[in-house]
Amino acid sequence: MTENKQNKLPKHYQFSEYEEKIYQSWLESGVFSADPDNRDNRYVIMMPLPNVTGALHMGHAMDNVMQDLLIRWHRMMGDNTLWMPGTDHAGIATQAVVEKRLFELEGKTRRDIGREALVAKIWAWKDEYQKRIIKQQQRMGCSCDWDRMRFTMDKVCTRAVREAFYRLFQDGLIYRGNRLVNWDCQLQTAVSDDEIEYEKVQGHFWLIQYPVIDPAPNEPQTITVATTRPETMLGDTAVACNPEPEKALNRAIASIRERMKKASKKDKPQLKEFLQQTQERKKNLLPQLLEFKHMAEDGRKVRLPLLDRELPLILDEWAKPELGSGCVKITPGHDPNDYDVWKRHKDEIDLINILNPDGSLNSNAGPYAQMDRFKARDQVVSDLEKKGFLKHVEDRVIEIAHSDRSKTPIEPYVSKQWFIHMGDLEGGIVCGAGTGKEFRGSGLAQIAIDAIDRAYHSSSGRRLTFHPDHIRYSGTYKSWLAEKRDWCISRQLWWGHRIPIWHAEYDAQELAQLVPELLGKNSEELCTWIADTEGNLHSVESIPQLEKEKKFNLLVCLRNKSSEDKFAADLEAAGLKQDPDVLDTWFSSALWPFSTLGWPDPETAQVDPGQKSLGRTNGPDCLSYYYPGSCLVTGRDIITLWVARMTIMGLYLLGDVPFTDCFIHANIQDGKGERMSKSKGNGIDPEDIIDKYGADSMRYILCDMQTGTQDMRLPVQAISPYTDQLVDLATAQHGQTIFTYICPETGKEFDVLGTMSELPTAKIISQRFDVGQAFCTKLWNAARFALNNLGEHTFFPLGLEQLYPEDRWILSRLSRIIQTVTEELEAYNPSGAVGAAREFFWAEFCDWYLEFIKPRFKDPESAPVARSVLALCLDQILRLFHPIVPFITEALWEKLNQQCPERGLQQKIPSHKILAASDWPQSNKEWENDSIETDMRITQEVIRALRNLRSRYNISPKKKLKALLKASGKTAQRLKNLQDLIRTMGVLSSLGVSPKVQRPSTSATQVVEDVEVFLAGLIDPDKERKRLNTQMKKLKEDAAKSESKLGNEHFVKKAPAEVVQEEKQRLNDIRSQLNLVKKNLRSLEDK
RNA sequence: GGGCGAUUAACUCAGUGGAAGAGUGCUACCUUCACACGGUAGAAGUCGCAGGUUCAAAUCCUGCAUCGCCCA
Repeated sequence: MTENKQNKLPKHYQFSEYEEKIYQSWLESGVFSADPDNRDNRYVIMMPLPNVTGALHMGHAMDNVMQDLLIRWHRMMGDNTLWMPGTDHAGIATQAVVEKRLFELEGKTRRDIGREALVAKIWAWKDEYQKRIIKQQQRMGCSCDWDRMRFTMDKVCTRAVREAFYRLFQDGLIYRGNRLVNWDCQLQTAVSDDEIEYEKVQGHFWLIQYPVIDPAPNEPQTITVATTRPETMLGDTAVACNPEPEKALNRAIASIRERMKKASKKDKPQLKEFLQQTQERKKNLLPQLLEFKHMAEDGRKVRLPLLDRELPLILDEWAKPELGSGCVKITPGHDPNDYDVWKRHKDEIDLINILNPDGSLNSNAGPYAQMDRFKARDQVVSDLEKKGFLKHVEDRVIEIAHSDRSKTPIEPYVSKQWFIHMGDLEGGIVCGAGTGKEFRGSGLAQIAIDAIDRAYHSSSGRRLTFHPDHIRYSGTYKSWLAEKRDWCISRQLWWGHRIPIWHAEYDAQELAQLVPELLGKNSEELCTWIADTEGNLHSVESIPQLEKEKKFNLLVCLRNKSSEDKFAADLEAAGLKQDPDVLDTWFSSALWPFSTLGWPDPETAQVDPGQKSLGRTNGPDCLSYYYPGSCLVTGRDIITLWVARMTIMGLYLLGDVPFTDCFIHANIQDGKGERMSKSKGNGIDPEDIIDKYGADSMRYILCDMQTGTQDMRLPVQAISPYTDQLVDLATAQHGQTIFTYICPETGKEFDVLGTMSELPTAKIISQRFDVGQAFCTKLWNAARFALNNLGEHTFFPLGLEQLYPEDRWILSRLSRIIQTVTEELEAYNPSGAVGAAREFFWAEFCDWYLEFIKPRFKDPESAPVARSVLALCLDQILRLFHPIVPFITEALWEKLNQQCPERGLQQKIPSHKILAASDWPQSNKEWENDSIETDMRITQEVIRALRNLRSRYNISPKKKLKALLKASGKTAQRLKNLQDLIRTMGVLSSLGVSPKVQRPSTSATQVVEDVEVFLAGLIDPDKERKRLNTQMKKLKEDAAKSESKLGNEHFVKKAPAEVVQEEKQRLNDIRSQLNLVKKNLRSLEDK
């Protein structure tokens, strides 16, 4: 060997020495950088923007690694590859965190410091966490184009938000309406359904009697209603009873019977009891219910206790005769069902709001005004009791909606909110106006539903497909969109994009005067609608037709910052005010696939200092080049929240789906099957894993775990801060809270959240990553071995015919595995890709090929060919593994390049200084060779048999033995082809292969398919007999199974011919093997 | 309450109609000159339970049990 570089590499891969340096070298080389050019093949991933509330956890790591896997793979395939990174301002979540901290640290609320100061604090928070997030992503190896990093509130995105809002508003798709929303009294904002959690708590069920006003003779004096929230009675505006109690009861009885048919044994008794009760009600209570009905028809009223308000008795189906008294109180202002009742009876009843935004009661609550809602409840109950209106109180478990953000109970609350109209509109909507891809759709939700239809494609030929299970995930997507529920886009927050609408109330006459002088021209910069009290929009032109005595809302949307500078002052002088609300975070994230690229006009997009321009430089501008993108990578909970909304906005504003593929990856759970999250104390910080195992070990395992649609469990351990030993959290004893555990060795307590100041915090890790580390060590050592033996090998052209059989074999396998890995990646099956690559690398390349060629390095004649093939294999293996484990492969690539800069077989293969910028390997049909693979398979079987015999006879692996193989025909030829390998790998002093081989009298024997393997000089007749008998028993069982199958005439008649043929072949093989075993057994008997 | 999904070796998971698989762990042997984070050999599963369809079921259908997620 030439002056060698032997042992230059240590035995283990020291990831901490390489990771940072390599990441820097990638950044410096510009390999992550994406710029439009003349390539048609482009691959674009928009990162699902993590929010700046906190640091990333393992779920983000999974998401990011999946994206990096796809991105690196496509980059190596030569695509113009853009991975756009960024973060989300996450309105309510971030504001809640910062407000909470403000209160903890300074004891102040947001109102104490004001809008501007709070927003400044949130910006500071965002800067801090954005830095942290970028660092985490870079440590994972994410190959994003950092010079294009976006934030949903930066200038580029803000402009897009404004333009999108303007267009929606202009098209009449945005309206302001009275809605019953989920109100968070702490944060004083509406929250969406997605931001609510339901919690079961022990509560009460109060029965209250409302006196009937002037009852007719024989009519009841009172009506009983029930509630779990007695204070809401202050907002009651009616009492309802069912219009057809008998029918309703019959329906209820029928439905219970129906349910009983399907019910499990466990549920049946309960249902039976319920059925009995209902039947009894029909008998006993029906007359009274009918009487209520007549009273309502007769216009009877009841008196609301405490406030002495008269409430009409109305008829509505919401009153369930099978429940309670059969009558319900109606509080439209504070109950969603009652709100629906109100909508049906608007002419008969009122809607009263009794709450202030902070959860205290307002003047509508009379003597209870200014009282907190919980205090008011106690007071109301006590007053009712005192005055004798309280009939009964029951304990009952009730479900209470809590705000996910503030953890306080949600109140249904009527307020003015802004909405996007999702349903179909008369005349439809124009999508992609002015883009050249314009089309007409029936409504926003519908265009997104259409986009996943198999028959659909946009005008550019694209549609959206989910992976790896389109049917399942498109179902989720479709069923959510199909509800076509209007999207409430306003949030009563200070952190976010302010709604660009100025509005005030006027009557028709005032409008007629004001509008022309204020808004006469400038139709390009502002858009105006007149809204009536119902929220219906009227155009400016229709002012003369408006009803004179009614009030209207003048809504003016200013298109952009410069129109705001020009017109806002005038509007405000005229009495209009900008709406104080901000937009829902999902509004800006829905635009992410194109706002990031500079929509509506990349040429004038103002990027941050140091960032790359979005307009034309050498090639096309970013928007026209990179939109529409390729793939969105996310978890399935995001399908409805985000994927659907991006699709809607992409289609509506740009006339095309924002991406063609959506890769839904599975989520990580802890060892108990619970969702991992930092707040549960089972969350892993990816940086802790990277510190301990290295980024590649983590990535390897994450890829390996990603097997399909099934969520996976990752059992977690804490590192005890006292002993550094691992503590399994699934079995460890808890300390004083569920977030603290007892260290089993010291008995001392530690914390896993980092929130207990008096206790040390343990890092959470998972031993699963050991496997990743073992893989890295293996890869490192295989490369180390190769490099040690390559010397300074130089390239020379080689024909296939000059190769040794093992070389031909490994190249054949290599070509096939390249194909498989590529196919698995195409199928969005990372685990399949990793598994195939690992199997080839470990079980074929390391376990066999490297062992085969070891002797050749000592032989000057056969060594150069071995080195050529070895260098080529290592080159291809590093490429194959690069998207999975980029750091270690890049480190080894550099060393391979230093030692062996040119590699290839017939000709040099193109290479690059940096692996990340090198080509993805190509399978090569010329290398593939079935015959040699079969030779090798049988050879490996024989070698295994030899090892097996050695193991059973406890023969040292070093001791050379004599072996004879009895085989004939093709098999004999195959074994002869590779007999040198059998000799070395079997550690044999001699080897004979022939059909004429006689079993030596003292030999151990094994039958492998149609080969008899004899190891001479070994004999223990008992052992041999035992072993052969075991084998015979197994073969007889197999034969019997096969015979019975073939004996079954139905099988022979009905099964496909090839299956029957296969079965016959199998039986033949078993029988001939059985014969060989029997023969060998007999020859033992002779001894 | 509705929908979607899961249940396969001790653990984590592949396997969608033709004789039960992988990795880890376990057992035995081997410190062999790339790797003990290694090698060789081995043990280990009534494929949640009960029915059904089929020549043939882990795989398709029905019911039950348990668990998870989403929606209400």
